Amino acid sequence: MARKPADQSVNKEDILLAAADVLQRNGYESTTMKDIAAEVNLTAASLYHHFRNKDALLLAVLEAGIEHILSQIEPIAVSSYPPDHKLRLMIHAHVTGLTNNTAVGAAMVFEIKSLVSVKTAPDDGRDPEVAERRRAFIARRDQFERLFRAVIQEGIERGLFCPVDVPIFVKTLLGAHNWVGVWYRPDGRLNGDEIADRMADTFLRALQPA
Amino acid sequence: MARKPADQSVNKEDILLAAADVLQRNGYESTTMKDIAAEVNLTAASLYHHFRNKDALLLAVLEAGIEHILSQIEPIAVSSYPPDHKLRLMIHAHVTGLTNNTAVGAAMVFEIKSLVSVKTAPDDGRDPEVAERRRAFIARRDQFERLFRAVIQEGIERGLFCPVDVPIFVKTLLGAHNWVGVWYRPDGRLNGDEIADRMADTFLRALQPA
Amino acid sequence: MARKPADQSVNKEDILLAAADVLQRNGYESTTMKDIAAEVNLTAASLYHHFRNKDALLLAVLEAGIEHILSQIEPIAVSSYPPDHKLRLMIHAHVTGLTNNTAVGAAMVFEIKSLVSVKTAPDDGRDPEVAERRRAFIARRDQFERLFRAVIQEGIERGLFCPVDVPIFVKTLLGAHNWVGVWYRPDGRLNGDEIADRMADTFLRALQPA
Amino acid sequence: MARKPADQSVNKEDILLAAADVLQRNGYESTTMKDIAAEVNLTAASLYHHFRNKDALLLAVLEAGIEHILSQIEPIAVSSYPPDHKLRLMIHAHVTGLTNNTAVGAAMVFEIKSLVSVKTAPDDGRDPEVAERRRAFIARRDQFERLFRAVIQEGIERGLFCPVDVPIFVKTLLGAHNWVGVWYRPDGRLNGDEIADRMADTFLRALQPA
DNA sequence: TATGAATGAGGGTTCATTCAT
DNA sequence: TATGAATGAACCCTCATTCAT
Repeated sequence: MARKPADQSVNKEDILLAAADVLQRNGYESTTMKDIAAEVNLTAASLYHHFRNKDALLLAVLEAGIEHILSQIEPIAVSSYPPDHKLRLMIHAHVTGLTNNTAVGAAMVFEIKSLVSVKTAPDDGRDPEVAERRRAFIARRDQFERLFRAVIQEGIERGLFCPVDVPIFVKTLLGAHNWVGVWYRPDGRLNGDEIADRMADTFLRALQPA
Repeated sequence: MARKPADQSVNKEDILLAAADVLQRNGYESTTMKDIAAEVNLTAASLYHHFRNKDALLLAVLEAGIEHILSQIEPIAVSSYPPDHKLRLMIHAHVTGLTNNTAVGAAMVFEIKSLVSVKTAPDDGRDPEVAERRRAFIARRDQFERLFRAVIQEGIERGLFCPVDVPIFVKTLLGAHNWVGVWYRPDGRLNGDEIADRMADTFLRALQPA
Repeated sequence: MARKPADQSVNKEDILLAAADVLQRNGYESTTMKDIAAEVNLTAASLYHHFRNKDALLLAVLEAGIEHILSQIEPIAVSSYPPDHKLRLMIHAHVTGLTNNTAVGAAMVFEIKSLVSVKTAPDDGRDPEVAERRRAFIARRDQFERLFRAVIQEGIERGLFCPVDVPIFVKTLLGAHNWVGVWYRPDGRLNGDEIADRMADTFLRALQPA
Repeated sequence: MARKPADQSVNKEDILLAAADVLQRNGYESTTMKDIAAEVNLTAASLYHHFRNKDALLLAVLEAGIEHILSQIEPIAVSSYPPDHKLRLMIHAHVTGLTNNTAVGAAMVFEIKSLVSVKTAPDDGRDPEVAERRRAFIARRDQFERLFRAVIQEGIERGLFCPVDVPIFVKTLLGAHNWVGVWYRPDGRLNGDEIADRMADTFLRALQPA
């Protein structure tokens, strides 16, 4: 379970990886500082030398997750591939991102009420920096969604995709993806690549012009 | 916020409705007995006259949710409509179920790690009755998924749907649906019916034979 | 009341002493983590840094008590003194143990239903380690009783004591002793030594051969 | 477990019997109103039609216990039997009282700190009647002890018993007796009569003049 | 009488967080 | 950096008790 031998010092990166794992495994509220610390052979108190508080730590996880997935998606989105090919690549990148990197999953379902509990949010007031970073994270996640909208829109305009309600279609797409993070098991029948292929097939077929 | 005037006695039904709301709003771990009680103008202690403990209460919510949605879906699934029509009706029923009944949402995303934390599960041992009911709930949820698989399978066999990886397709479908429970806002651009229609269009198109 | 100044850190030993006192004063069910904590100028929460839970803490008290008294009794029991002298010494050690060390009293009357309530016992299931330690404690207490049986038996066999129903005699003896822990007051007419002497006289007379 | 069929009304007597049982089984703090009520197929709330509160109910048990045993002991104490015969009869009555009547056991060990918790006592202030009855009970129990002292004293004065420290001897005697209430099991090797005989032998031998 | 509903008080326990070492 | 000790706040749950029916 523990990722680090007892006699090595850890750095922020180690903690973030461990935290992402625990977060995906247990969910926000069930993830305790002690859990995260144990994963890197530290005490909970020690985590506070690396992160101001629990919110800051978990926010860092989310940031890492969203940046990772954006770093995969953005290059595709700005490429000159035709929209259908772009979309296939983006779907593939997103789904495999979710199956391979626990932080991505955390970042994606952060929107879920379970994670952004009403009770957690007000803490923003106490820590303006965290509040600001949270806003920035939300903005990045919106940006992520916009990239998908853009490629669909482009496809429609170019006549490659049948006209659809773009926002709803993207929500549909992303919901299907995010759910992968929930049910995917590394020892399942299909690996991330295979799942991604099938899902891309589905959504591209759904966009086929009549 | 409070659903009941202070001078009326409440019944289990009232509590379940309130609990479903709070549950959807806050998630399992963040949902407090006090929160639920406040919603019906009670003390947390009073809830224990109606439910043995928190697990039992929230399980009752999940049960209500799954039974509600199954009562909508099952009649369609066993009807003699052709698979494509069946599927459209089922999608519609599921999505509107999610937008109209908070308990359905809770029941659907129960599987999500955030909600059924690893730590919560082992508590089963302490309350065998709850453990049994939890198993039964899981079984019902599996049944729910099976209904979707069956209709897709039927459509493929009858040549009405193009051949797809049925399990993955259904996960895709359900993931998209469940996500609706997360982002749907009653004051949004579209109501549940409209969202359901668009999603049905998408998935039926994705199943169109070549 | 408080045994420690507010500005010193406490260790397990301090807590055990305080807990033994409170336990003897209030009994198991009435003994509160808060009570024990107050005795050492701590918060109840702080106790959980030293002991896993209430059961573990109080069990540690019982263990300390039984080990203390066994450490006094066993050397006598295995010595080569004649049985009558042994018995006198053992009675003396036991009674003064009860008047001088509150943990001994707790350990002795643990069997009393008030202390090991039917309701408390089943909790064993939840904490296997505590369950095991509880078993070990019971075994030690049985061992304690056996030492008394052995010396009586030896005396009878050697013709130094009149034949008696050994198990009943020992229960009689131990009951009389344990009751001392209940009525003894440090400011009473007699101190522990004096009480012990009188009780030893009584029981040795009761064993005199005809 | 329940002593009354569900369709019969209960009276104070029934409740007292049930309460004595539960009390002996669980101890004071662990005995809940609900437990007692269940034993007579009532709700906890219903008990309040028969007894002002928990203290009053349990005090009634103690009163019943002490009166019962005094009704057995007093006639013997005031009889004209010689002290040794008196003492044998009293011991016999006390021990069998303890093995046959759960209320007696409760009344006897009431003194034990576990039962008269420091926290319970102060409640006296709230209910002057209960406070008064508690004092009366204590007085009766002292009276009980005095009867034993008197017979010993009488025996010593008449030269039938060797001189002993009477208070200590009586505490020894009563402690041995009370302990019977703790370890006695109806299915044990000996019944109450046999145990009583052996204990009487022991203490009479201990009083034999040199 | 009897009870279902309700509650205030309190108890055990967890957890994020602080601080001295 | 790292940690052991400590704590306040909060949570789940129990219980004696009250009251309307």
